[in-house]
Amino acid sequence: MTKKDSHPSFDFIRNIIAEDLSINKNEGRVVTRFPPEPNGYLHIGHAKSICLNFGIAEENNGVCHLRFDDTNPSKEDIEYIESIKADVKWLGFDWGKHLYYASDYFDQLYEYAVQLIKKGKAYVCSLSPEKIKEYRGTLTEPGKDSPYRSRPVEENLDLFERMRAGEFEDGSHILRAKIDMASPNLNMRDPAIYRIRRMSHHRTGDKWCVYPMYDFTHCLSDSIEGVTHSICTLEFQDHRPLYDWVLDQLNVKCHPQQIEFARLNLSYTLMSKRKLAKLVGSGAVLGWDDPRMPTICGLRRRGYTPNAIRDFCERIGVAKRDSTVDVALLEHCVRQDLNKHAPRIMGVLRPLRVVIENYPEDQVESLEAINNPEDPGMGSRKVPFSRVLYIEQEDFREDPPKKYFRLAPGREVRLRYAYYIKCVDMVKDEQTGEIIELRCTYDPETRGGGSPDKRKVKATLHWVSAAHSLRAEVRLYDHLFLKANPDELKNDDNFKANLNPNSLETLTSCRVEPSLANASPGSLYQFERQGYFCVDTQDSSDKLLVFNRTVTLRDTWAKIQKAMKNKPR
RNA sequence: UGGGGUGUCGUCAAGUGGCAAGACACGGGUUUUUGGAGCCCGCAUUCGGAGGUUCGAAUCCUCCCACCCCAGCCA
Repeated sequence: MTKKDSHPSFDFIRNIIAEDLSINKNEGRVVTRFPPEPNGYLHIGHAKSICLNFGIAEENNGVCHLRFDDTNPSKEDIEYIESIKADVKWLGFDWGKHLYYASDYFDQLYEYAVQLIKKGKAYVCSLSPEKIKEYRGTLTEPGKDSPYRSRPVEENLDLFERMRAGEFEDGSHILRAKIDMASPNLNMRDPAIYRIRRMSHHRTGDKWCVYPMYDFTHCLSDSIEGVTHSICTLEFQDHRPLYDWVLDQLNVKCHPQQIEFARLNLSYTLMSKRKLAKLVGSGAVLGWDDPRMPTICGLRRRGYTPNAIRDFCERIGVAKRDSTVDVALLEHCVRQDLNKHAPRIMGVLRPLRVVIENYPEDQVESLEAINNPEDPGMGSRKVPFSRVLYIEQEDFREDPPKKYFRLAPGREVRLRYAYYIKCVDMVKDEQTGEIIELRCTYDPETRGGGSPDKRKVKATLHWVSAAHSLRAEVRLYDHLFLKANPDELKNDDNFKANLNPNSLETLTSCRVEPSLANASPGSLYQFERQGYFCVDTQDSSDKLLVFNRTVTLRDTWAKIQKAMKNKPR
């Protein structure tokens, strides 16, 4: 395959669907669904599933439903429903009129359960939870039949009705499918399908005190909605026989096909809702939308774009093998998007004062700067230049190492869009010896950054005019964890030991060019030579601009330094 | 020592009996008023291992090994 005609090859799920279409299965319809439980925030792993399900529907003129799998009122909340809808929308997907809730099917589901009982395929079991567990057997030993397994149909019907009526305490009875207590697949050992939970539901209120279990609900919800391909993650493979069993017993007209794929893992972070909740709960991060979190809201606040995330989800592919994608790929995707779309500005993170000795005290020039060299259509802006400037501390070395191209005593560099300057002296703090100011001269002939004599300089620095610049706070983020696999030490809570203590660095005396005065929350910029930053949506205000660093620019100099460190000389 | 899955470059991932795509990462070069971006080049004689079938095997067969998931009245 040549580079030109290369295209992402179909994944195994798309292959299955293409095959189904070719034999006119489901009369050519493709209906998928994204079925979150509203018990937490969506993360990038969910984005993979969203892109897959909505993507497949789009590609095949089908539809993708958004269905909340809200069968467990003890864990769910309306708050999550709103955040999930917002995140799916933000990613750029549209479920149209296909917004559903499993709880809307509770009446039908109840009727289906009654049918199952009537067919002798379900029974009310009155064993205690402990006993049920004991009767289930183990991985290597078969289970034992519950003594209630042979309860007459009439009695089951009566009991189930009374469960529904609220006559029994939680846990005293349960409705079970009658399948096979000796099955090597534990899911088939008479799984629970309805439990008593005397608790009000965020959508159905107090109408019910029995709630259906996932295995019973999910397949029937898919069937009710006419889903053709029910795509889920690998851990449900063992549930597929049960998914099919329920639909077969009930003789439904629509029997969707369950297909499983591997969930996403990303290096240097975690994807488990439970563990993410612990990070939030323990204060390791500031919230679900902390820019270090792999949640959709965290990534959004960090400055990631829907395009970047969708591109990422396309590139990682879909397969059945457990894998961990390098977070560098995600970073690559956002850089690529932002390179094309983010306006450039100059901002100095760690200011070093520079006085241009031969520049007139009261003069201010307005210099033209290009907004995005990748896109001339984005135009240009004016940046003020004056006698006193700030440059980046990193951009000056009193004693420059080999391959260091930036400013040093006696050295000449270019100030972007401005002039060539040469360092003639430096001022040190008498106590600490720290360099607190540079004295430079400029060459008036080099206005705009080019010299008539074509002489070269090896570096171009970003800068701001001290008097005109705005103070800003900038938050620098790094990987949340030190280890590519934070779960390395399996013993559960120890993932916290791998937290990166420096995942957040807050800089409070940054200076940015005045054009940012009215930057709106959420807007994205490239700080030239630094990286991509976005105006924080929570903390930025008229009084103080606050920026989050989305991702750094690729940094060749950092690599050179690292290489020199690793093998000196 | 039950059942269900999976093993192709550092990381993802195509490949379905005809002689190992692509991406990220990495290394080098070119270009450059961002050490950015772009462009070019390099990067698996070999597909978990061992046998076998075949003119020919990552693809078929046999055995073995490793890893993941399952014993919630969670999803």
